[in-house]
Amino acid sequence: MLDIRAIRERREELEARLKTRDRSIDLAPIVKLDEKRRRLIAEVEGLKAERNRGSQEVGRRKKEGKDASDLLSHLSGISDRIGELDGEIRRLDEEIERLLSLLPNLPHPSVPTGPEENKVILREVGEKPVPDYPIKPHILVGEEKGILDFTRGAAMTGSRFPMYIGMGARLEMALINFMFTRHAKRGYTPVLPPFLANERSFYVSSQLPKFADDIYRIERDGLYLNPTAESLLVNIHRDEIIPADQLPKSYVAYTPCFRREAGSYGEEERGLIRVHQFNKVELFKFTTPESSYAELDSLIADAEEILKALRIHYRVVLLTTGDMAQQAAKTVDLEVYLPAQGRYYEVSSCSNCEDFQARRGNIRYRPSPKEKPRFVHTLNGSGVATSRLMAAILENNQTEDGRVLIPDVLQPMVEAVYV
RNA sequence: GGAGGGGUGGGAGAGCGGCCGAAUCCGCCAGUUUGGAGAACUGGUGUACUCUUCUGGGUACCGCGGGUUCAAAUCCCGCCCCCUCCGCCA
Repeated sequence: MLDIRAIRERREELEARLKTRDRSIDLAPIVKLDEKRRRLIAEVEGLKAERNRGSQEVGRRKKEGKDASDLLSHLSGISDRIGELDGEIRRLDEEIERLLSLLPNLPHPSVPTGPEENKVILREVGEKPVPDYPIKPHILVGEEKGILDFTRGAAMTGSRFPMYIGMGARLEMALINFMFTRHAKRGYTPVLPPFLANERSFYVSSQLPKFADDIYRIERDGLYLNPTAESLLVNIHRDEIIPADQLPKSYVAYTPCFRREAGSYGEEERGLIRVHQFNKVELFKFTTPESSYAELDSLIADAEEILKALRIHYRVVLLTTGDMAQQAAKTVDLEVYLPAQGRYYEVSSCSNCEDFQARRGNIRYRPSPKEKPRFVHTLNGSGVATSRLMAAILENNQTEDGRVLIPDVLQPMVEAVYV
């Protein structure tokens, strides 16, 4: 959520920046409604002040046993008018809120503008595997070795609900545990949040109202299935004023993630690449505005650390204004290489949302005891998403004789060296 | 799911429909005192919106949303959450 005051005062500047994300954005209707709203507030508050004075006078007269009927009828009229104005203001509030809730965050100046193709590859880490023997797609390896079962998963639930079995299940659990523990040791407070949450929570994360089609809803109970732990973690400190000396606050969570993935998928996204349910370890930080970009760098480094420990080649990509999530001011993706498809796939998306979510969730801190509360900055990043990570291991670690080498840090956990 | 109890300012905790944005205590901030700290004393200490900006004024907020009334923390209705007991259950 953007600050309506900033829109009011620096409309042209903000509009120009927002247009780099979506050319159709027009702030004029919001500004107009805001002006009308403030005009009505001035009017109704004057009337309320008059009513308050009048009501006190009524009380005084009644105590003295005097007649107040003339005042009563006058005040009754005022109250009716107040009711009308309050109703009108409320409708304006709702409409302004609705329009604001659809606007994206202001992009950071360092973010390249334009469509996805303009993204900037910041660096590549590790060596891109160039095997001189054929690499089977992970989907094939997984089925041949009996560690991934897409058929039974589909029968049980539906397509793109993969089942991990045998060493597949052990390896997936090991990955989750490895990442979760690693981040916890690096200072992130470990969290296992609820996997369902209510509408307000998803509004704060800004999953709602704009992206309702992407998440599963449990109609009967008014709850939604978690699509990313970001949606849950941002709500930990909702409506709180965090003591400044507690910032930054860092959390790591494990959750399964459920996504409807409405729309079509390509042939190349079969297998574990795009699924309705996957596992993810998520990093989240609450910081001061001054430190949020330094914290973004360290969050990215923490996510990278996982890929380094697993010895997987990856690249670091700076997303463009047109490609970021609504709430993000700046996003950096980590992409792993899948040799069988000769393509990179995102396994982590690290964003600084600045005060966008904090404003929605009313999450603040007090810089010093004397100062007013300010909104915190929130950051999130996958650390990282498995399913895709699993696919990367199954393809990158294939040996010439058809085995899959388990990353050495995981070997003790699964009590095996090869799959 | 059933029965009962409860949600008030950072915390605890009062509050006959008008004198209640709300007593009191604790905490916190500033000052006095002290070699320093503590104690004690004095003063201050919510949030948001809005108008004016030099000072400041107005409005709203006592779980949430409605209603009654000139006027609601206080009365009525609905919902949510917490606690206790019963039932069910991993």
